[in-house]
Amino acid sequence: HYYAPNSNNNSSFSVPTQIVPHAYDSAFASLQFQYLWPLVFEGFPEDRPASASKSHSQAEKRRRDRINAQLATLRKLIPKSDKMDKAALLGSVVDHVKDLKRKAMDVSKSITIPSETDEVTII
Amino acid sequence: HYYAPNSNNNSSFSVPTQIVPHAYDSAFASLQFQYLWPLVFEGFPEDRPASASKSHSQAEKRRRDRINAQLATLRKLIPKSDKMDKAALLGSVVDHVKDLKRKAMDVSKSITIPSETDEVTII
DNA sequence: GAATACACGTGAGGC
DNA sequence: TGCCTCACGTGTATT
Repeated sequence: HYYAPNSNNNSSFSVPTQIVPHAYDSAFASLQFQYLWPLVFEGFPEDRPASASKSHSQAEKRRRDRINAQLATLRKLIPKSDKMDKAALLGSVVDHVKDLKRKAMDVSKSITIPSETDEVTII
Repeated sequence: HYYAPNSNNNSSFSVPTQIVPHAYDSAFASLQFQYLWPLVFEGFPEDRPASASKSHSQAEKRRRDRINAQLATLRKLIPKSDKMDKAALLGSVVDHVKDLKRKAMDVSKSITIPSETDEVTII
């Protein structure tokens, strides 16, 4: 007497997706868990075979959000990285890290080991 | 007369997973598509409802691999980033980009605009 | 044994 | 149209 134990097909109604193109996914997922699950399983607390599966998917969403948050802050640090996909963004990040690492090497060299151009000739 | 159109349950045999801890996933996936699909659908080319789904999952795997390849090269660039999960690694990358961007700012300043410490006092 | 992290296949939106 | 990218839920290994 519980509903659809291990099925994915609890996603069988429509949501206005055109309005908020990609925020739709998370909004729908939250809506799904907050409102649908308690209603479906109300009164049968011990008959929830996928109750662990609920927190599992929630934990997985938190993981995805942590990763995507870091990707978002990286997008702000890397110029022209808007409308790049994730792989291209990370490729740009690799280039910038390499480039900035090289520049950091230069500055530490010019500070710790003075070059010949730092000498002064007095006529 | 085709087998299991849209089911995930073509993963019902065991593979020695203990030996190669995490490379198991991709190895199994390749094995699944290269050998199982052609056998199951042999002789029924027009009766493959999930034939597009095969290339879909393959394309998705290529996408994941591209992202993970960039993450791997980032791991080599960031010190002590082994044993970090993806989110922590990206967090470290954010810090390094910020820090290196600051250092790059310093070097360009010290080159283009000489500071007072570059002056020479002759007694 | 619950929490955590990863790879996977799938549905859906945008060219 | 078909392909690409993304978010999602799930299976599974690790701890």
